[in-house]
Amino acid sequence: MPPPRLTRAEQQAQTRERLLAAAERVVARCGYGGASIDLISAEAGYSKGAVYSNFESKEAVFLELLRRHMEKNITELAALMDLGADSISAALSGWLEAMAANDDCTMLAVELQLHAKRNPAFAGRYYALQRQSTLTLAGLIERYFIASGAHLPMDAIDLADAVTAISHGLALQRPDAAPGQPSEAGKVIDALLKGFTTRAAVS
Amino acid sequence: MPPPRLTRAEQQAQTRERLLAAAERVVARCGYGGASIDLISAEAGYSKGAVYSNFESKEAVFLELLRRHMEKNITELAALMDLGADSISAALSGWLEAMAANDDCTMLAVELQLHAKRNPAFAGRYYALQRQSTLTLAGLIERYFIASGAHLPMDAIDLADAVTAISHGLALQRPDAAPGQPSEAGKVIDALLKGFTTRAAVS
Amino acid sequence: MPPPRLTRAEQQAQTRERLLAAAERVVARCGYGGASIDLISAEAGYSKGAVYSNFESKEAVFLELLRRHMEKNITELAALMDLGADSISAALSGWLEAMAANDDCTMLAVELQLHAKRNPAFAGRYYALQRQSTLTLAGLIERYFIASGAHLPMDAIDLADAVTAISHGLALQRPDAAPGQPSEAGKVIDALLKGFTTRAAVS
Amino acid sequence: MPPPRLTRAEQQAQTRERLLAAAERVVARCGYGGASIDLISAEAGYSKGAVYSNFESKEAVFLELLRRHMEKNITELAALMDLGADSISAALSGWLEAMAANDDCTMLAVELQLHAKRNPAFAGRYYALQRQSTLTLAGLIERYFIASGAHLPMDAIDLADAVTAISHGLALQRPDAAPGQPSEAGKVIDALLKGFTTRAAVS
DNA sequence: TATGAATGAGCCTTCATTCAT
DNA sequence: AATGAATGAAGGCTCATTCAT
Repeated sequence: MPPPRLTRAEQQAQTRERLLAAAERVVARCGYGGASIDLISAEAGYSKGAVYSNFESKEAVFLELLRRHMEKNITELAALMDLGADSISAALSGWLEAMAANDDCTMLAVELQLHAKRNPAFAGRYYALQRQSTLTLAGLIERYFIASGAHLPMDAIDLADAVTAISHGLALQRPDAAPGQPSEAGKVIDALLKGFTTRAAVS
Repeated sequence: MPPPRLTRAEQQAQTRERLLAAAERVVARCGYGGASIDLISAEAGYSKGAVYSNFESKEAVFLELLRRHMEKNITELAALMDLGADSISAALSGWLEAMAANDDCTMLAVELQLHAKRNPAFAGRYYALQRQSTLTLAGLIERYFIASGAHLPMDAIDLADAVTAISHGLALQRPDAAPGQPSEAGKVIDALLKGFTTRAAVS
Repeated sequence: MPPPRLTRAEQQAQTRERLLAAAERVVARCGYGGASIDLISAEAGYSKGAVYSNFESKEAVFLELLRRHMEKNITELAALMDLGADSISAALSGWLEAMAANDDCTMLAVELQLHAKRNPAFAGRYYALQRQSTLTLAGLIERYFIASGAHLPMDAIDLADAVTAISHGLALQRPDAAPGQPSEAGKVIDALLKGFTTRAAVS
Repeated sequence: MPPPRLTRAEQQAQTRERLLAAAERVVARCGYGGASIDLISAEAGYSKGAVYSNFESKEAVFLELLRRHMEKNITELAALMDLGADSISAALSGWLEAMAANDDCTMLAVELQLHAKRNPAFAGRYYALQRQSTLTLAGLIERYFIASGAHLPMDAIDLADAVTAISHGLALQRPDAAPGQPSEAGKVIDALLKGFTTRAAVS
């Protein structure tokens, strides 16, 4: 008899993964408040109890979701840091556009930010993760400006915050984009950054 | 017998007003989900029933809140349009900074945007009002650039959206500022706009 | 049109009373742990929410139940205090027997004591009420001994505690008595007290 | 290969023993309702499944616990019966005091009695065992009175029940004693018995 | 008009129990 | 024999809404 496809640990990991993926979809669709454990477990095809077999609490689900998103962001950005000066500009533009195009991801971030603002316990962990992400982006932006021969119009961290803020703010402010039709957020952000660097280079 | 201070209609209008003001405070403080009818009516000094005597439903309260919010923004911006070219720059900066400093107002806008994204009925009215607000701000920004002798780095409407987006995004992204210590959103936005206009003027 | 039978306040009082009566029956039947809000409200003929319209929490229901029982006990015992020395002995015997015969009431007391042992918040209020009841009973027992010409075999408060303890302990230890067939607890307690007083008088 | 330290059967017996000991501690600490399978198995150092490998159900655990508890009482009391008349008084006092001092054991008995009152299946076995225990104690008390030269103030069985009842009732009625500071239950019971015997002896 | 008791649906969480490993 | 992921039935509690007053 062949061994089973999945060991026990792998099975649980699969369940966890499915629950997290379901949570992500549900939060994006219904908001943090609307994302009930019932909805999430049903979306994943499990019973409510399965969530509590895999996570400490509802909040822990979202915290883990957040951790992964941040981690992914940071890893991706860090990879861009290794690029040469000539390709960094296009790479950053591409990344920002991809990020802005992923509405679900942005809405998740917004919902978690909102939750952090009202929930001190959550906030502690949230801001720690956010800080890492911001610092990485700030470093990248700095390199981007150096590569462009322009000088930063303001503190790199403030600029990184601003870039993230625009991305989130634009996602909030527009009706859900029809699928396939990417939001304009990426273009706008890109235009802003390009505006600074090209002008500065000219002067 | 002297006439009562307030007619019946005036009394009801007063109740309505107080309930709306209370709802605004509660949404900003507790979020849309946390703003229960009980909380709102208590904040206004009434009982739950008063809300249902004055509004169709909980959602109707927020719809009215939104309407007034947008109306106020548009009126204020329109007033700035009448200013002369020499004072428009300072006026716009001032308005943006005041807006950014008012965290409650920003959080209310974010909560309403979020609600609009999930609620088609709400969304219909919301986006109509938002469009008006954006157009007004875009017109103002155009005048601002003209007055500065700079040319617009992108479509004025996109720039107006971006300005609003930064304001909302930054408010979301930072822990609640200590009262009295203004958020940096105003400064950042101002720096961005100034960056464009002054550099462009130099070149 | 004749006025309604019950004013609003009276209606609510009626609901409260019915809920408390239901809670009493359910606790006696199912224990504190088994007395769910669902069971209690159904037993009273209301919805679950009715309990929360009338009480702060589940615990508050039982605390109020306890308060009333203690109050009744104290009032009844205090009334006995006013009796002359010649009738106090029979009166106390009668009261103890009546108390012991009321199994529901005893089981309620036991359940609440148990809950108090595990729940500090509840314990605080519980022991305060219990102390009053004990002191009243101790006073009565003292008079009872004086009236009998016997001297107390131990501290009156310890004796009062012991009398209550026997009543509770015997109720716990026996299968539910068939209705109508009174438990022997009353007789046993009476025999113990009589044993002390008559012997002491003889010696 | 040397034989394993424990045969399979011995291993299982050990697991069973550890689970029962853990259950006893947990019930005393958290009550019957609070003694979850998770808590018990963790306290024993096993997982939930171990309980179901060794017992039919949660209730079966407590049934076995009860059986051992009663068996131990009866054995200990029976041992005292073999003592001579001169030492029986001190021995019984000592046993009662030890019993009363062991709050955990008393609380376990109370919890089991409570459970028996609501559960016919459990009750059947419980009352059979309790009867044996009572009869043994009654016999001992009779000898105690005879040894003291006093006559019984009431039926020996009723007195045995009363003694147990006081012990349980007092344990319930007082806040948890600080460890090391013995409860007064032992003293009170002793005083009651001594009161009867010494007075009776004098008269 | 405003009140607030009562409803009923829904939420987060706990837990005895099952069963594949 | 022991594990522990998953289930499913409760349980305590919240809240928008209704309606008699």
